[in-house]
Amino acid sequence: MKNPIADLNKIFDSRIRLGVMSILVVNDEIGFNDLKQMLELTDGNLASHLNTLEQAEFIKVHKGFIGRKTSTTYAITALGKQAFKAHLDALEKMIKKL
Amino acid sequence: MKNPIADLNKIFDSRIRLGVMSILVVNDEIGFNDLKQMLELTDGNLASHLNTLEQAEFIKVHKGFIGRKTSTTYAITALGKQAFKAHLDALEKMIKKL
DNA sequence: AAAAGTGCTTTGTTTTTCAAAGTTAAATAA
DNA sequence: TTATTTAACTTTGAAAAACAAAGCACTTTT
Repeated sequence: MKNPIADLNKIFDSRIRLGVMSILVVNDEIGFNDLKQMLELTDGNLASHLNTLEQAEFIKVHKGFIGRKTSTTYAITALGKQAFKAHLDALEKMIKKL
Repeated sequence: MKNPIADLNKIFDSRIRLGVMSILVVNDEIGFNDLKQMLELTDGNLASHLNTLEQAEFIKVHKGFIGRKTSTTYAITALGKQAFKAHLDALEKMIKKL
């Protein structure tokens, strides 16, 4: 039998990063605070997970303004979409034996 | 919006424990070594994850014999089946927006 | 002017992961 | 019968990851 977990992406082992991605898949752009509230996280915790996803180029950051107030938003990249989908496929394959 | 990761079970954040469960769902009984080979793990690593799953009462251990040689097998419990299913449902709900 | 919000970074602790080595007991090979 | 091997661990210790809390620069609200 083939190793069933080999195709899972390590980056998505984390529930938080999984949550971020699942939100970004359906929201073109989302703000730091919205994510923070949705996922019920502290600033530091969220920021570091976002950082990990950004390093992997699975998300991109957009720093803009609402009026003259800064507003940071996050969006999924093409690579991110692809990697997330691949991960979900791997998960599905793993459990479709059910 | 409701926190999409709240219903994910922390125990299944680990790819390895996820892998063990997915194997146990389709195999009534499986040996330590088989798991080790399927998941490509060291003894210690596998043993500790199995321990975590056992603590949670998601799997049960059966120590028996093949002839007079010890043989340890693992099986999923009813609770484990339920928890795993709930986790997968939560995952599915999270991403079914796709 | 003071308080509060945004989006971080930094710091430090706790938790988790993992490999490697040691262990006990039995099986098999020499 | 002695030596080696295999099974299934446990223990040890190091590295990585998760996380909360505090600090910070800047801005808006009161």
